[in-house]
Amino acid sequence: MATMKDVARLASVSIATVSATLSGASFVSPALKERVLAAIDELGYAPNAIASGLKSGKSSLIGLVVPDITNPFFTELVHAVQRKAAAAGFTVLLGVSDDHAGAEADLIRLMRSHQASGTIISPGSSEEDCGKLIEIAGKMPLVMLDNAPPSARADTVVIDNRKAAQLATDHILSFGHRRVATVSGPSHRFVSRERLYGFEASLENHGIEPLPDYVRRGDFHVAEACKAGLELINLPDRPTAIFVANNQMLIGVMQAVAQAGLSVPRDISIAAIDDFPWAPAFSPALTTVRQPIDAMADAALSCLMSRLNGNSEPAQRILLQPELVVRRSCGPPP
Amino acid sequence: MATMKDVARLASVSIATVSATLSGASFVSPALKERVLAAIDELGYAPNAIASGLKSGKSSLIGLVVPDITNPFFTELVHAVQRKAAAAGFTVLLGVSDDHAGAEADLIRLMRSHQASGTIISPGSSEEDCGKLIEIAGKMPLVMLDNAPPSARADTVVIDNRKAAQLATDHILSFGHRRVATVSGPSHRFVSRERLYGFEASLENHGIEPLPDYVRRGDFHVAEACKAGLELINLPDRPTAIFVANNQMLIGVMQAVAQAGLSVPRDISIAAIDDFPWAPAFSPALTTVRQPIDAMADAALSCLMSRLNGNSEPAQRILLQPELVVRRSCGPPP
DNA sequence: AACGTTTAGCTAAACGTTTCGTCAATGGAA
DNA sequence: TTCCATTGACGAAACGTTTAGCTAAACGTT
Repeated sequence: MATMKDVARLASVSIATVSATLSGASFVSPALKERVLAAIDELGYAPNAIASGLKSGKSSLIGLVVPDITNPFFTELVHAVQRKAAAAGFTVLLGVSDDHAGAEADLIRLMRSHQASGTIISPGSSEEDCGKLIEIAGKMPLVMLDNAPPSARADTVVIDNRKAAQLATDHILSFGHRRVATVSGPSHRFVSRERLYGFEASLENHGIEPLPDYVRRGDFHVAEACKAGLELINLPDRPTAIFVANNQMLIGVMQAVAQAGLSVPRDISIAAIDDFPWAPAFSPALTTVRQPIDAMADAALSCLMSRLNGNSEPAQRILLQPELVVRRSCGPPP
Repeated sequence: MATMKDVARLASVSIATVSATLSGASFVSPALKERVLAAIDELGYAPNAIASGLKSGKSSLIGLVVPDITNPFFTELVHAVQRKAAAAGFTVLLGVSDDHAGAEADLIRLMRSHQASGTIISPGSSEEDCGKLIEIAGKMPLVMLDNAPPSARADTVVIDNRKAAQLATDHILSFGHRRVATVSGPSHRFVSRERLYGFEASLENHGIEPLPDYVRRGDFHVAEACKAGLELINLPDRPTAIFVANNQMLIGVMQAVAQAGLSVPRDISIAAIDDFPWAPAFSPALTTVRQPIDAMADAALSCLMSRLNGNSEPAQRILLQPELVVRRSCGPPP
């Protein structure tokens, strides 16, 4: 690999001049600039970001840690962050914790070790562990996204999960349903709890007593949700509608519905949190609550950039609003 | 940030001893080792991967470039590569070309600039551009995945795309269909051409003349495919089955089918290349051809590791076999 | 006792940049 | 002419590691 030294030698200038030419900052005469550029071209020189990073103490890398990249919500989040980061001249260092406890701490350490300018993380961790993560990050700016507890002393971007659940449940209830069930997320996650509160609040507002049998815990993944869906369907007092707390569990519930040979929304109405590309391809197209993923990525990156520019105000919590996308998977009870 | 120097001072040893302790290679007496470890702990020291990379010339980073991360095939590929890379002690530097022409070259340059130990790329580029990519990579090992032309002089991991298309088409034909259409991919892509050949070969083997009207070009994305699907459905001589060349276009075609109010497989049979988590959640569950994503990631990483270990044999081409997953979206013609 | 050998640890030189301070040359003001 | 600013380029010192080469002590062998 050619280095600046080689370029300098070929162009008969000093290393400093090559550096100046590349960074464009300092004055370099047009004649020299041309010689340098020609030499760079001839040698196929590419700057060594590692050396540059070592010297300057910055790295044009930003860490991104998500619990499950196969979940379309996170896929789109990664996509959005990647695109916006690239536009700002940063490259994404991807970490996937796969819901594994210690993995998040390790990944933060990794990002730090690679001198990432900052890290955006969507923690799967419990409330207390989030505090540890912030500690591990040290002086590397950390932005928490999605499942961030309010107690976290780091910049935070979340949606109003309670409202998201209410939006979906209100929509279901507007058709006159009284027997409404939910497949909820793992209780140690902040977002799960919020979504469950929202569901229950909506029922209460409509004067409906929530039945314990109608509240099933999933784990935000397919298999458990499918089981939960089947159980609900086989209840003697089968619910006429189900609110599902995320997209992966919606797959599971839809599988259960398909297996049971039920028709949506004739036999049962379905609504879920998380919109995704396949939702309109179903028959009937699925009604969901969309999270403003692009805006979330924007906000997270803005926080990060502002910290990089020396902003040292106390951590802020940015709250974004979800949006109901009405399609055709909800209708009147049978 | 604490450095080795700080640790060394606190533990009253030399920097070299700290380094030796960390790398575990050389002999360090238990007493010193303990002192060093204690100092590390006290200072919250984390090794600077950048400095280490600069000195050692290696970086524990591997590049991964995909054209479209929201496509579940690539999502799962990223997931698999990420997992296996992490297990081998590497971190993934993610690049997304978004099907943009020059982006791939830029991303390869970026990976090189970050001293990635190697890069795995699934090129969207044309055949000739792939040659350029290899050139840009220089001495950084490059492995091409999925859409790699046979002419590429780099290690290559592909599936038998012709066979994949034949598997799906043969399955359709086994129900007695004679009017079979396809929504195919962009013609500049090697995989599109192969899949189209496979489709046509299958028809020929069954003595069916392929109708030009029944062959539609998509672009591997949703919108175009939806349009193509609608056109096919509205043909005076509507096909009784459609073979779709990838998963994103399957979304589009399913949307078209839903819009037209057709029932699958009663009115029309559907089969596609690329399995994905949602396929079994449809009613009816969708029949697809599964690519061995895990094996592909394995093979790509193995190639890379072998190159890192100094293997300088000529580039090899690894061919993996796809697998038909029969569900319920194909049936006899109406 | 003199000599190698082994062990444990240290010193110092890289790695490829950025950047600060220096310096020569030029030119305008006194 | 002398002096000082300005401009354009350079030299050299970092940045935080790794590692080759070295020293010194401890030990076993003759």
